[in-house]
Amino acid sequence: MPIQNTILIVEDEFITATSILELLTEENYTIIGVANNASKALLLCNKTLMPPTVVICDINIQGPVKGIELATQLSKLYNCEIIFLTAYHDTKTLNSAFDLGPTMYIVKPYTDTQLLVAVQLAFHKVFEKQQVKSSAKIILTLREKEIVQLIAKGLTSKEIGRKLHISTETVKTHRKKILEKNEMHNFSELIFMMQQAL
Amino acid sequence: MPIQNTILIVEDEFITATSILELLTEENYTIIGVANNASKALLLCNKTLMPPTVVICDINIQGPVKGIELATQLSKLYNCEIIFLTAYHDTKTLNSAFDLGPTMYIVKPYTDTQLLVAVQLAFHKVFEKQQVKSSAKIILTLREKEIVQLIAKGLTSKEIGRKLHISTETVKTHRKKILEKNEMHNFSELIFMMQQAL
DNA sequence: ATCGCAATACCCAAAAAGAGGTATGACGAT
DNA sequence: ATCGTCATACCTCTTTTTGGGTATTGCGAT
Repeated sequence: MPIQNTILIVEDEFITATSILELLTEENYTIIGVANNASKALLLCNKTLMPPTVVICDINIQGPVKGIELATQLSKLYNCEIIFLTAYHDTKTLNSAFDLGPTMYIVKPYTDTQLLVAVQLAFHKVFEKQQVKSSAKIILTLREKEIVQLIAKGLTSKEIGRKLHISTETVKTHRKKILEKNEMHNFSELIFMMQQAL
Repeated sequence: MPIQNTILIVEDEFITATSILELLTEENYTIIGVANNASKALLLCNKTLMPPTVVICDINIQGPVKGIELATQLSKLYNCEIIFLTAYHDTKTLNSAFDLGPTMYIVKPYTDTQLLVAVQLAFHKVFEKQQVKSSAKIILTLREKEIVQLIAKGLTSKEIGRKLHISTETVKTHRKKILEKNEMHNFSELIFMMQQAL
């Protein structure tokens, strides 16, 4: 799976969330969402199919599930890196977070540069991890994407041909190329892989 | 295909984008992304198999491809409804947008309620266009789940039979029952639907 | 004890997908 | 001007899937 420059922000202080959002959109990152509590964060990730690569997460968010618990869950679900935001040096909390493995912290107040460097580092980490697992990235042209979407709806080549006003044979050629260049055995696998994006 | 409450925001004014994002995440919509230009918007939609149902699009976005052109492309690619945001009444621009067919406008400044009503209306429109029934749950026995998982990995019935130490014919019987009871046409559709229903 | 269902297995036939080609026009980049 | 890619289209052939059956065993609930 290709790494996407996706970031999830979990922060219930609106002003902080806004400033992060502004900084990162300037820098050409894709913000998949801003959540102010854990359940919204999970919901967002679950619904987009575009999983977060980096999560910027306030440790002290409102709601029953706190930052560290949320991060644990997200780490299990996705191949992502967490950057914690914390208001002050709370040794106890920090220690419990270290149990997660190597983690990144930014203590408020922080500078834009500090955050950007942390984000870059986080992406770098995920990228390196990803290199290790030889992951298949699915490459499709626009037309191919269109055809895959119709296949995912259960249409046969004949039906797709009718729908797109092209020959069944052309659809079959597209199918062939799609599987061939992505080294997949069939479309069940391809569609599954496309949505995994682990 | 179930309609999903997915929204794409295309807006390069940061403050506007933020306020829309905040408003809509509060309202339990799934924001598939925030793009500040056309190519990012298309890229975003292209990368996920979860297409936007409603697009909120600023008419005057930066970059070579403007709002209306983007909307035209998105309309062709997806079954979606566009809500245009415009800073003032620009008759010329508005007319060219009307060529797209029935369109929705919101003129800035607008109230939260205005936007929410527009969004609700847009979803309603798409819903009526699609005449979609509520998404059926996919029901599988343990063994059937096991088989679907192997199908999703790209294995054929023969390979699955070997792996599970059962006859190919048995696998075929399972496949038949799975599609039959879930009223799916093939496994591409089933696997796609299973992951939509997460 | 019987009914329903899950899991197993087989038969037959048609439809579709997959795997190997070849080919051509259009379009963009070098 | 040529090269590469995309989208189009057709051919043959094999494998797989899909759809229609029937049937047995075992297990849990009524």
